[in-house]
Amino acid sequence: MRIVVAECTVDYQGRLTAHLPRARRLIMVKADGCVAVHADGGAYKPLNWMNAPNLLEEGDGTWVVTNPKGERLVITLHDVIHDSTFELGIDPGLQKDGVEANLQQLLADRPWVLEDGLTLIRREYPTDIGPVDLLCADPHGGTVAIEVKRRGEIDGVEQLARYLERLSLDPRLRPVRGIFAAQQITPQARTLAAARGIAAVEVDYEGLQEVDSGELRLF
Amino acid sequence: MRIVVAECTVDYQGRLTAHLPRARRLIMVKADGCVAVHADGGAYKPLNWMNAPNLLEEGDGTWVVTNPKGERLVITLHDVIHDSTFELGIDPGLQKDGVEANLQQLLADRPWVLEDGLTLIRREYPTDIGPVDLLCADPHGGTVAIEVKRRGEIDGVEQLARYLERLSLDPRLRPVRGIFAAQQITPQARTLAAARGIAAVEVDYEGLQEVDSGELRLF
DNA sequence: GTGTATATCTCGGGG
DNA sequence: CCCCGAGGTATACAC
Repeated sequence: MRIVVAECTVDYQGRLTAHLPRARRLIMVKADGCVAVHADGGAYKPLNWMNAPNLLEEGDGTWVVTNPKGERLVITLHDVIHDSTFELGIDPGLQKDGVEANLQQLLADRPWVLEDGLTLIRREYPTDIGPVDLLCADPHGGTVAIEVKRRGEIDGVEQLARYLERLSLDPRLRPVRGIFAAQQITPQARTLAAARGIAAVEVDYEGLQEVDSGELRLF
Repeated sequence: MRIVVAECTVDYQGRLTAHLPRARRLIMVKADGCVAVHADGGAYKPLNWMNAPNLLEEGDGTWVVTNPKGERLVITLHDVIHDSTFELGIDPGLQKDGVEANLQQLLADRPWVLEDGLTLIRREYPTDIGPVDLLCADPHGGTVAIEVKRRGEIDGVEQLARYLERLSLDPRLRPVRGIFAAQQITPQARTLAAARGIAAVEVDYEGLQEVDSGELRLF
């Protein structure tokens, strides 16, 4: 990892055209070759960047970074205040918990918390426009497609509606209904779901985990 | 801007729970107080971060960053390799060209390039499920809703279809048609648009700009 | 502030 | 390789 602090001008041409007027900024060059230009505010996004794989050509006060997609980042260094390099090694990586995958797993294990009598057919049931989170059977011979979200918003309802449209074409599955399951559901998403004939169910992530551990204690 | 390179362990608890095992990383603290932890690969995203506004408490080998939303980032420093601070000042900011907003502006100024005789009613026309990019009148007393995208894909067509559904409920606007306008439109989006009775029009951004400057030259 | 749409989104998974 | 979907998405903008 190389860290340069410099008065610089930056031009990017690729997916769009962008220009950074002359100012003092931090330039990060990582081991995989990717380059990021940061201002002194806004944690997440660099002002300009170029992802790996790319080629960095370091000329006389000018760096030219190009990639195979034809994008081009030109950094003109007017005044270099700091320039240092560190060996960091490979990072062991981030361990996460509490994202959609966990919620989906919990509901796959006990779909009946969403509606009495549901049994899982499979997770990530494939359709020609993408996989349905959970496909279940109800006790009356019908099929229920379930879309799981952490936060339930309009686009999630649309996504489920698209799947239902496809699944209903399969005579082995008909009739097919939908359940939209999320930790929180916005009123707008609720309204759209109602208009599409889709049930909207808020689920309690913490509560589900407790049910899990509670049942385990019975053994 | 403060730059620290250190052997560290990081724990985040907030919207999810995440843990970074001990390793050598770069820690960036910006003037607005936000903190980012970077590994030596992947240009864009930090491994962990905390956005402003927040509070950084620097203890004995441990930094605790908290924010008003109840999120908490704890960085344990095992070995500090580098620690330096730079004054960068306020950045003049990024100048962009070629994003959706530009295209929308160009088409708002001359909607007739999409279809002969169209006149603008207004940009960002509000509905109860979100704003329509452009609402236009055609010469026959009808209304045309236009969704503008840089790259036209399926979800953009769905978005326009949703708006059309709502707009058609307003007797003052009927009949309402849709035009899906983008620099490039995928075959899938084109097919879906056709199925929904929506016209799909590819527009030439460069060409539109030239038309603009060309007409200005007439004065 | 809430809600919606955009992004040079990034990133990862599956065919 | 593209396509699709998730993200602690972040960010801008309108109401």
